[in-house]
Amino acid sequence: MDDDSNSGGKPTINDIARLAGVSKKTVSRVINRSPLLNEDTRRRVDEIIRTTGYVPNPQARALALRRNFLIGLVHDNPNAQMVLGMQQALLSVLRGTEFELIVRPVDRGSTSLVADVRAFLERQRLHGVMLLPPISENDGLATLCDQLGCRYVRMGSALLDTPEHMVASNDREAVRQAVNYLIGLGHRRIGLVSGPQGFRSAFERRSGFGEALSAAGLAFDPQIVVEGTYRFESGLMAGRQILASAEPPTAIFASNDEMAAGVLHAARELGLDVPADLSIVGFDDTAIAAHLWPPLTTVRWPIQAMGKAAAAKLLGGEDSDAKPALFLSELIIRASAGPARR
Amino acid sequence: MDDDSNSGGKPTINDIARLAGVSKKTVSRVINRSPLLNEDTRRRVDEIIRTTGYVPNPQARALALRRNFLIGLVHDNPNAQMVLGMQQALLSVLRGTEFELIVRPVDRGSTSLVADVRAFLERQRLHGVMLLPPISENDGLATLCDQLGCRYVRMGSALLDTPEHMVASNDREAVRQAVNYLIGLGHRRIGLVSGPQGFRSAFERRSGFGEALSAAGLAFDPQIVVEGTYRFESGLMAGRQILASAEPPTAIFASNDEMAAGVLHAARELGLDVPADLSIVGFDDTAIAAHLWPPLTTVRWPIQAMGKAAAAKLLGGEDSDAKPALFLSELIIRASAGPARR
DNA sequence: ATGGACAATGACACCGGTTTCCTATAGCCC
DNA sequence: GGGCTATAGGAAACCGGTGTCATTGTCCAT
Repeated sequence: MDDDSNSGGKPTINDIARLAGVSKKTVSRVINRSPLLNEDTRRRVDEIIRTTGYVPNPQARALALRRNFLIGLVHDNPNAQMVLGMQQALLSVLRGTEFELIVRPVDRGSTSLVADVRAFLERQRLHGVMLLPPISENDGLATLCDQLGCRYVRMGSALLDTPEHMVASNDREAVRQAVNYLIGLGHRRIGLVSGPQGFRSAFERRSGFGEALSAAGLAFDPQIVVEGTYRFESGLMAGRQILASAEPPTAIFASNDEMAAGVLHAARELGLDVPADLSIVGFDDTAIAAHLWPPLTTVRWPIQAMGKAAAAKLLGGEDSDAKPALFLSELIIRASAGPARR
Repeated sequence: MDDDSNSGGKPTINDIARLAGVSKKTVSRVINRSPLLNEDTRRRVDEIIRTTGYVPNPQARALALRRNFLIGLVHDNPNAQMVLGMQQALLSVLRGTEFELIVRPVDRGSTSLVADVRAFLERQRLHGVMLLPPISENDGLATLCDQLGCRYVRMGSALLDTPEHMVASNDREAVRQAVNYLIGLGHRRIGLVSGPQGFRSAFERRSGFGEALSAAGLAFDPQIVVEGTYRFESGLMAGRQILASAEPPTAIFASNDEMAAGVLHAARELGLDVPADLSIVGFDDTAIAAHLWPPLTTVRWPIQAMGKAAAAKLLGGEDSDAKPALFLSELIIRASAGPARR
């Protein structure tokens, strides 16, 4: 037995060096594909690495390099589909690199939100972190990342930071298009279920709604505009309220699918036929959208594209920073919106 | 300037030791709450740690301890709600510990599945890993974890491994109850949309269905049993097929919600009233269930409880292993199932 | 006084990589 | 043949923690 044969655990760089009869530095050179290395030596060491199944220890590497290969995803999940979609998109870029994804849900309601994230970042010393809406709208978190020298990308509904920190969907424009679609179908009186105050997405979508209306010379009637919470129940309540108004609309735009589903329920309760009596358009294209009856016409965030763009910013060199990062959502036309009744 | 003052980066244990005028080992003892330590010293060092905002480097710790504090979640996401629910449950246990969650989606269709997971585990040397269905049913992955000496827990629809590696829902029993509920409502002819061959969950749910029927003395008619893929479209097709049969059932059990939504669409196409003409029961209680019209009666996996149990197994000492880990799902009664038509 | 038990702390090696700096050899030119 | 340069590779320190063992001081029993 050699004195340092380490027969138990996984092989280390020392084992490889000993077996190959070279120094650990040479092994390190092989691993890192250093160019100044004899081809024979490289092959010999590579061979040993292969047969022993040696894999470098990322912790040791992180320590020596004074940086690690962890990307964080910090979110307060309001939308499982989106969170998972972003994870998927991120990972599709991370795959093949040495980066790993580490997930951190937080509670946006908590007063210790910033402190929580600070503790997380300080502890893990991440390479970079992705902030999902709605907490991406929190400027405190952005300054925190700046202070800590942690790369970050904020996902959002509008550009609320410098391009290198922002990947956004142009919600305002997307809603404008969606509402224009309704107007094109002949609707002249359109209701809105907006998102809750304080959410940038809610603001953008409301703005887009308003802009589309005024561009078409239609009135913005507060009677048929109700604020919801982005939850199903609030959509249900809002739908009831709007449809019970003196002069109910022929179409309703709901600021997310969950609320749109609620509006659909409200319509059902009243025995209305969708889309013959009432057209409904949602936002998000979550799983429920296609599975509702009728299938929901909605707006789809380009989650994959945005996630990949964000990943590029987090990993990338300086080039990626410059790229514009405002994505336009896509109107998914299904069956919940149709021509206006006369 | 001191020669090793390290004024730039974050403070290290050496900085603290120097500032406190003690050895790094003593600082280490303070950090790890070693009992054999003078109270005065502890306070002094603690004070310095607090004022400098020192946080130990987890990579260095992992290296020295020859173990790390990472829990992996390996999944092939068929159900965003479930994956995120499990993440949440896991993290609710991990929170407050020094463990972090690292997420790894894989492709169950890939021929390199096992190799992929192997590379992941070997590289990261995780403390433990959670396998979500359907890949949790892959015995190759379990043996892999065993070989690599990585703790693991498989989430599933039945106990298909030793208790210390298994957290399961008793799907068979849950479906039995769901079908009994339909029988109790007077249904005598009940259709089944099963999951795809090769999925343990599909097998268990089919078995529960069959058992409930035979216990009630009802016939299992292959005419109204169709295999689906767990996707919406397959539910739609299956629903059409079953409802077009010579003698259509008065109730259909679909092995997951997505397919139940498909069946609901099929019923709509035929102008059937649910639940008056046809009762439908699903499985999973995903987000869509409550948002369909009518809201779907379904079976809810106890995701939180299962996730926490799994986390306990992954972190825990020897005690937690012994605990039984077969959870029973809950029948969520909504409006999609009602009394049988005569 | 002396030896032993025990409490509090430090010195030093080590975990598994990387970096810095240095050496040895070969090839080349004059 | 001597001096210079380039190339290949090694020795040792280091990253920031932890384990092992030794050291010091105190108190008590003998």
